[in-house]
Amino acid sequence: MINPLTRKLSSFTTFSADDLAHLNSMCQKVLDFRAGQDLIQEGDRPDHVFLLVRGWACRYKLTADGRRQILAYLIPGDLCDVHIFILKEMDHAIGVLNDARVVAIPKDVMRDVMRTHPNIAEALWWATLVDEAVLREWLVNVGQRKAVARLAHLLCELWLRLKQVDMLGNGEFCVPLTQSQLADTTGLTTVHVNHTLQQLRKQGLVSMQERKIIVHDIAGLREIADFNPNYLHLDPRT
Amino acid sequence: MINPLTRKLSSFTTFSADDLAHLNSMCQKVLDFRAGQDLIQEGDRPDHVFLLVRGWACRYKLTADGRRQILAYLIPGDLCDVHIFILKEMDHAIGVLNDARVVAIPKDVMRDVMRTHPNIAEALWWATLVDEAVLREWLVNVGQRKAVARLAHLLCELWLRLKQVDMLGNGEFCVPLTQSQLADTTGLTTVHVNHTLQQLRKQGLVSMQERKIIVHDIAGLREIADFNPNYLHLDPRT
DNA sequence: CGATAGTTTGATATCCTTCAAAACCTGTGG
DNA sequence: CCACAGGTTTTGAAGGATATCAAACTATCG
Repeated sequence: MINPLTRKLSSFTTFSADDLAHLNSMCQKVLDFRAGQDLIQEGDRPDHVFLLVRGWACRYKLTADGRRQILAYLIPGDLCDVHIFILKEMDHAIGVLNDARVVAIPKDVMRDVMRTHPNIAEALWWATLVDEAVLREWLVNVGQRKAVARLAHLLCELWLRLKQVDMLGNGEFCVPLTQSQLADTTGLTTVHVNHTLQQLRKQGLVSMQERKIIVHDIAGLREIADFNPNYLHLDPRT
Repeated sequence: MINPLTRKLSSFTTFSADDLAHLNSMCQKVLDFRAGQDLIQEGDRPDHVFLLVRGWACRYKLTADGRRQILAYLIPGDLCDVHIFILKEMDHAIGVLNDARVVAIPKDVMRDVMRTHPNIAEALWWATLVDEAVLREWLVNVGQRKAVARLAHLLCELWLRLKQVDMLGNGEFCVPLTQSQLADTTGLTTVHVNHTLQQLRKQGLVSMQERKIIVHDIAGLREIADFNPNYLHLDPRT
């Protein structure tokens, strides 16, 4: 089985055999987390970089009055804060959404690889810059779009990102997110997310099975979402 | 007069004489822009990195139906997309808000400095990571806070950032932004921004002179804004 | 089988938008 | 130096999108 980090970064560059060996050698220490646990909390100064191997996680922040904003989703192959040693202290938390497996890469190993393998270093920076681009699009989403478009846009993005790492079982697309997580992501309330999802269902764009959202008509979603995937900076090959 | 880039990056690290010389030598080609012009447009593949020396600029994105979301403000000392050569193509535009002066640094010079001066390279990455942290906080702001807190939060941030680069004329704090720009920043309408600013004025927190917002009570603003400056990753010395 | 978490429903409140027009400022050209 | 144009701020009224509160329903799991 291919290293999920390699699979992800390969959509940016082509690695040498030596690079590939190194990418594998980094993934020694495996850890398991249960749904709901935090990988990292605000204020932490972690000495490991986490690579998500199985399951989903999210970045989030809490406000003083107890509201939560989800800032990003992490799917297998995504790294948590490769460059935390530059910023010193976490300004947000990272929590695991369902039972998950991660690889912990010691900070020093990371630093070393960045120095000795410029190809890998650049690919890691690419991933960081794409994360930032996604964040920008989320701000547009929450700031400017109505509830229906907002949810549709999120689904389009997840669909493409999962596809990028081969996690789209023959077009079937299951989002393991609760409506309250979707609410915290889009800046809406649970109740309103529920209403809005029903609209999407009535239009035949999605349906739900076992509490999972199934996307039926990705083209239709794209249309109402005003979705332009350029911000994901995917390989045109794909 | 001190190089504004140096002043900004100095709040992350201390530079050697050689570093400082290099930072100065990068700033050769000066360009002037008029209010409203775009420095860079979506889809561009710029071959220069711009350093803002005078005036304000903003990153922004337009939606299909003509709405605009402002994604970040750039003030003197801020760089536009140091690492664009990694991402290849701009996924957003950068426009100048008032008459501004920039320094254009050729891509190759940038690349070179990154290779030969690891200290500067790391400082530039620091700036990029802080930009990302700001973006996260903006998402929290737009997603979770009510209009009053949202505007107050933005003002608190700008106040601190200007202070960091010594642009706070003895506590006087003039924001050269129109209400419609504030609206595009916060995801509100112009009308509602106007109402909200009046609330802040009634409470004596801010006032307006010549279309500029003057902050009177930064502590008061912080309180209603739920403002925690940790995300700016400022030097604790400051 | 009960406990717990997630989904759905309904009714009401409110925040914010939309549309429209007046007032105000600033710069420009006659 | 005044008049006018264009952008900005302000005001008002009305509607809509989303929030809030509360409770019923449903699925899952030990």
